[in-house]
Amino acid sequence: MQEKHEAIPNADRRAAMKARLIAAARQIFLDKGYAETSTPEIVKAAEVTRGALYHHYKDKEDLFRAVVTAEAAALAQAIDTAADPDENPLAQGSAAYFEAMAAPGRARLLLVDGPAVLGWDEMDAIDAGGGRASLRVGLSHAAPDLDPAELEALAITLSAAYDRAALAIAEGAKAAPYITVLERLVVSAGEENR
Amino acid sequence: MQEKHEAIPNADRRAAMKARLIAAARQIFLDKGYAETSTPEIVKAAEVTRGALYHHYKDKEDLFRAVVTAEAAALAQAIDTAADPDENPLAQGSAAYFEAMAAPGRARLLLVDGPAVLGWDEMDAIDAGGGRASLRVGLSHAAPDLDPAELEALAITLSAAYDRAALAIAEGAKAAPYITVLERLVVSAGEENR
DNA sequence: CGATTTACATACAGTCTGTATGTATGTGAT
DNA sequence: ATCACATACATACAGACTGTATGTAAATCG
Repeated sequence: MQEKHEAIPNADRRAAMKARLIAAARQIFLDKGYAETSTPEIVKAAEVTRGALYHHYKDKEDLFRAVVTAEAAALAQAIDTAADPDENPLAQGSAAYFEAMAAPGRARLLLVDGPAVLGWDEMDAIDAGGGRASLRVGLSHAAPDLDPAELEALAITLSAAYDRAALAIAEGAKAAPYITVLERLVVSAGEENR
Repeated sequence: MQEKHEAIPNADRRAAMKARLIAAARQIFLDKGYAETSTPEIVKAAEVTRGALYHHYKDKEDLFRAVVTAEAAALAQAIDTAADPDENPLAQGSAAYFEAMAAPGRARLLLVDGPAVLGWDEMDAIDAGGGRASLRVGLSHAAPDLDPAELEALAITLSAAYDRAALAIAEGAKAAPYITVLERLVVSAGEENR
């Protein structure tokens, strides 16, 4: 047996280290918030050194960005795993969104801390508009001759309503009334052809 | 002339110093975000020392809380200054809210950074539920036999929609489409007596 | 007019951030 | 296989920052 050191490929080392750092950082960011979280604390939890952290990430904000990006990816995956192009895409979509958003800490990361630390513009880039894009196309289909500015306003505000509901549900509120209420709102908003 | 030092009352000194600190802190918190703002920077802008800051406030977060509290008070005052118990309290209220929220930085402080740093619970305590409370009573009046859980869900989600609109408008979007769209949403939500 | 409290400045100890530097290990060309 | 180089990390360091302890003048109060 000559394998003195097993020779782990760099790509694997990278991925494993980043995953460790992101997992540890995610937990602590959630526990104490971005500002109160220190990098020594993170690397201690990940059982590595700050050298590793600053090798892979430019600074603390960059690591936070990685955490948020990973969370957004997990959300997207969870949603279209549950995506079942069923009869009622709206109700189905709402439920899937709320369920995916109920993962512990996810709503806070994506809807509260993320926007505050990274800004809305960057958050929009990270989550590719979230569910807002699909909401907009759904609405434009239901109400084809709505003023474009109003369509946009509707998509933005209704999307915010969904996000707030997701936050409430993630913090323990029952989902049913929110699903009911939001569906009614969206449907009535679509009936602007009168 | 015997007045060697003019004798400024303590209450006035306090108020003046706090106002200086809050004004300086507000500006820098807005420029760089909570985490990247340092207390030396704040006191330099306010032309005082850190001794003054830590005399009046427990820590950086406590000063931030004071900034947010002052902002919430300014918002409330701006709103009910414009409060004109006119014919249409809803449209009137929306416009007043958006206008008051358009003060530079206000939306970000109250809707983005505040919740992230202080948490939603404390923000709710500070702004006494914001416009959500009035929204709820308005809705409960318009739709008296709506399930209480759904009424609450409606108040929370619609309030979030208003907040998001305020943020968009504060960042330069035109108010008109948001006012139109939100009024339609609220009215149609009130028509749940069918 | 003392005694005490309040308002603030200064000094200090510990921690944190980001960088510079050093070393081992993987990688690609010859 | 080997050599040159790049990558992955650890360690060391300089400055900045946070919160506290301490000192002093001015205001308040009996």
